[in-house]
Amino acid sequence: MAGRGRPRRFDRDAALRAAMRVFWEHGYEGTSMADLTSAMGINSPSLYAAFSCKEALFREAVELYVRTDGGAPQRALREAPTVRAGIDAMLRVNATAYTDPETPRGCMVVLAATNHTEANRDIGDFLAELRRQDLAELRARLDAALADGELPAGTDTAGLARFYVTVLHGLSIQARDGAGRDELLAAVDAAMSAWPAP
Amino acid sequence: MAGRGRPRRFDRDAALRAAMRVFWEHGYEGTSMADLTSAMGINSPSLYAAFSCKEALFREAVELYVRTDGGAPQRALREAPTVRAGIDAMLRVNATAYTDPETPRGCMVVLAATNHTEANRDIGDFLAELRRQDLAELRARLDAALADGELPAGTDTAGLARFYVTVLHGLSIQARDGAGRDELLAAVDAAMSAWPAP
DNA sequence: TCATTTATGTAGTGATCTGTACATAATTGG
DNA sequence: CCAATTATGTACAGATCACTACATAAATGA
Repeated sequence: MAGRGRPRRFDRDAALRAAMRVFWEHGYEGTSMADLTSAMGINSPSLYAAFSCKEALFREAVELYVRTDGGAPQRALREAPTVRAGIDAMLRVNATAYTDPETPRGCMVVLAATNHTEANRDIGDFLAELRRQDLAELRARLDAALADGELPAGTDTAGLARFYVTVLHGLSIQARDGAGRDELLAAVDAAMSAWPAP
Repeated sequence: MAGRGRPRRFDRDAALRAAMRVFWEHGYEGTSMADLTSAMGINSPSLYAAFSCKEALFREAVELYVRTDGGAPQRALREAPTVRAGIDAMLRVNATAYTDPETPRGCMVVLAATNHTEANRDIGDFLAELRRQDLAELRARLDAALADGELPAGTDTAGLARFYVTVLHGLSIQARDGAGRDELLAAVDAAMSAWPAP
């Protein structure tokens, strides 16, 4: 199936990682096809043959992102034994990952398409939907915890979920603005002290 | 001084307000000069004669914004009798203003240039500096309160300032993503419950 | 009245954007 | 060896970008 025809001269996965990195740093509209071909080390027709168009490449880059770097906070949330530990871990992983000097600062899903032309509304909606999933997962985890007695009866789980997703996404702006890791972790300490009293 | 020459046929202030609105909604790079001339009801040469260039128009629009809609949360912070009441009011004004159906959702300073090309780095830095001022004002207000005994001795004012600016900016993302006013106010309730115990 | 000054509308400029046509290179199947 | 297939590099197409040249309109000062 793969054999026929001239073989590809570049590593598709490596090229996709390079594209992810550029989109992560400069956003969808802040990145030109020339930026991409340069970063990926290939010419325009090779890019189009392998990834169809800019939008498809971006979507694939985002999928890679949430499967790797971007998914770490959500995985931390899921894997913790209690919802409190989960949210604490989610925020700390977020604060730590997005002040890593080896990667761009802040979350790609939060930052890569906050502003866009009308023509790229779909791209904005695509990332907004992923952010909405952050909220939905938090909400579901809190509701389950409430049912299990981990939270005081009558806790406003919707409000709490919106609060923690506000902090989660807000941290990306702070990281992009140059906040240090210790500062962000101090902000997480404060956020966790808002936890409802038992 | 104003007399000589053909008089301007449009209201400069009204045109600036229209430009502010478009930039607020679509961001700096998400707005084209064609979008602007259309919204302002003037032709391109009139725009350039009155506002020099796109960047100068944007900066003037942002100055108008912080003097009007965008400055309300900061004014609420300054005018409150205590720092706790100030931060509470700042967040509530923010949550209320940015879910007003008459205006774009979320803060222009937070959202209008989160992603940009290398060529527009200055625009990004310009808004980042305004966001840094939000943090600095919070920090100064908290430090003064600490000195006045409004806060427990040893309170981490830097961490607390970073936390509340994270919530402040994070609310804009939530508002842009369609969160309702009640939801944002519930998030503010949670944020205020993180206030250090006396 | 008439030169001077400023604003306006038309109709462009060159640069950059995303995406492609096309000739050629490199592989496989027969 | 040859046809079929796929990838590559050059070079460019068409649209849109920010911005402007230029002729003309509408005001003032002398």
